[in-house]
Amino acid sequence: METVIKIDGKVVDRTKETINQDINTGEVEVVIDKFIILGECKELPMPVFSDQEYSEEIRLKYRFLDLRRKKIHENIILRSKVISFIRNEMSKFGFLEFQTPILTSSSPEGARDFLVPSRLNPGKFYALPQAPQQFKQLIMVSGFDKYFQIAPCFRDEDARADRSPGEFYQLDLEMSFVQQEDVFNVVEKLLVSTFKKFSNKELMFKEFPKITYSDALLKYGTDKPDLRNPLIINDITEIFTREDVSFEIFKKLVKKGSRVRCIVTKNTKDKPRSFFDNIDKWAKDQGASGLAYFTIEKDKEVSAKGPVGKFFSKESLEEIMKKTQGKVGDSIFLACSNQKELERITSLARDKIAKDLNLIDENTFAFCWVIDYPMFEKNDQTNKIEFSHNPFSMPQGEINKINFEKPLDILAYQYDIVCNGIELSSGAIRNHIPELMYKLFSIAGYEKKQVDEKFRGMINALSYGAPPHGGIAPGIDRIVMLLANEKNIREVTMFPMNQNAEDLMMNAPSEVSENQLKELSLSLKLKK
RNA sequence: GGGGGUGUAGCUCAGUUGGUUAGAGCGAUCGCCUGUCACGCGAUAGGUCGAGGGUUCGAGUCCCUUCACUCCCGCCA
Repeated sequence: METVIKIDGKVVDRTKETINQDINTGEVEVVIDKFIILGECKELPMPVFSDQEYSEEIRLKYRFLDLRRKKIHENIILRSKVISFIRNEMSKFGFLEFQTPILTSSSPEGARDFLVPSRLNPGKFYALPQAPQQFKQLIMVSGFDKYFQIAPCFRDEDARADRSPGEFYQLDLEMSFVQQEDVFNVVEKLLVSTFKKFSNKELMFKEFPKITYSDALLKYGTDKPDLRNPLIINDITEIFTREDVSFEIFKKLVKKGSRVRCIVTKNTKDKPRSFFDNIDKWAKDQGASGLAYFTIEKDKEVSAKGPVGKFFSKESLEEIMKKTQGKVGDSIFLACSNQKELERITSLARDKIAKDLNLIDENTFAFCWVIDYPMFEKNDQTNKIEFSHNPFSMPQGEINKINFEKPLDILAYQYDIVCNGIELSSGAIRNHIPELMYKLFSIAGYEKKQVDEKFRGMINALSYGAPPHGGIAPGIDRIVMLLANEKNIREVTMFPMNQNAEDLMMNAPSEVSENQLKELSLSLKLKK
């Protein structure tokens, strides 16, 4: 019954027998004089009072009914409160909130743009901002030294469970005359107070640990490590160059340039054979050649038990134990491959093994900073040097001492914040020196002329006395997702689109009339 | 663009080895009951088994194609 009615009557106490403690209004009742129907309800396509799961299709089509349901209703209220709180905190920190244009120019790099045709300028298009990146830098140049905005961002890329198609919100912020640490201080304070206020879960670290990008890839196999997971990856390639190790398959691969990395699990010598074999089988399902394993035991002297245990001498085992902090009773899972593939499989294995051993405390938030991203990276397919993140980031080191001959060694003041393995945001100290920018762009293969064409507004602004500045942009949707303990971003979004970027309720996107197209000087040329 | 999962009544689902007329709970409608609050009781309606094709004496079930939703890879500086 979802019909809306208006009742005239007297509220009276219930008789003692009819008091119901289970409901809020259980001690009173209304004696009805008259009632009228204000809004009639047809047969419901889905029940409103129920904890049952329903298909996304029906939920999205009737979102206004879905939103009446308790769980998601509360999620949306939480979202509102979190945003108010953040606004308030940012103001307290001395930041000013500014709006930036929604109709702007298409950016040449990064994600696909949403385009909006211009009626007054036939053949030309606006783009919806992927982020207010250039505007916030211009705000700094304009002399407002602390800016923030709960900013809508638009990217025409495919969806994921934690990534809305089309649009999402960032807490966009930027500060002048700052170094990386200053940005960290603001964001850490904000996140700690927000997460303490809106969640009962523990924060694993009061001060967020800082992990370098290269360390993260080695120890966790990814640049968004879940630090709730205590497992750590070690590189033990050198062990396989020893004479007293006879694991020939790995030794051959190592000779050809492969590396060996391993994960140590504590005190798992009594786990059944099936535990180990399942993980090996799982790794094969993931497209790896499997995970070799052995368990470290000790009778009179240290030895390795398991299918490949016999290949390791006592001395080599002691060396492995030293390198990995492994102890007697622990087990070791080994993978051998090229670096990229190793990072992929050890990262997945770290999650899988921790899950199987139940090592992850679901009641904690583990934040960390990932810092020292490389400025450039080599594209495997084209072999060309490209910007690895934001081309506007400031390279590290004294400017006249940077070795531009070895671009892959240049680090940037570029950082990410990660919580429980989810990337919340990335940010950077920006490059505010035009000459340096031209130099960096030239390494990535752009001539001065091209840079001027694409970023004229930006470069021009930086030529009239720009303060050093930097910032970051934490994802609002993902923060609320973590606080609401949801795995899907639609659970914290009021009117989300489906995976194909369609709004099933409003029927968007939709076709438009010939007249509208004509006014915009557009004609359609559909595939097939 | 690629891979996996799901698709049976308005909703959530069951449906055996391919075998008679496809079932249940909730919801809806009608009636009964009236101190109920997820009321109770009785009855009724409700199905292109996602769609199309094939195999078979016979297909919800097997095969092929396709569509929708979803998860993942690519993509997201």
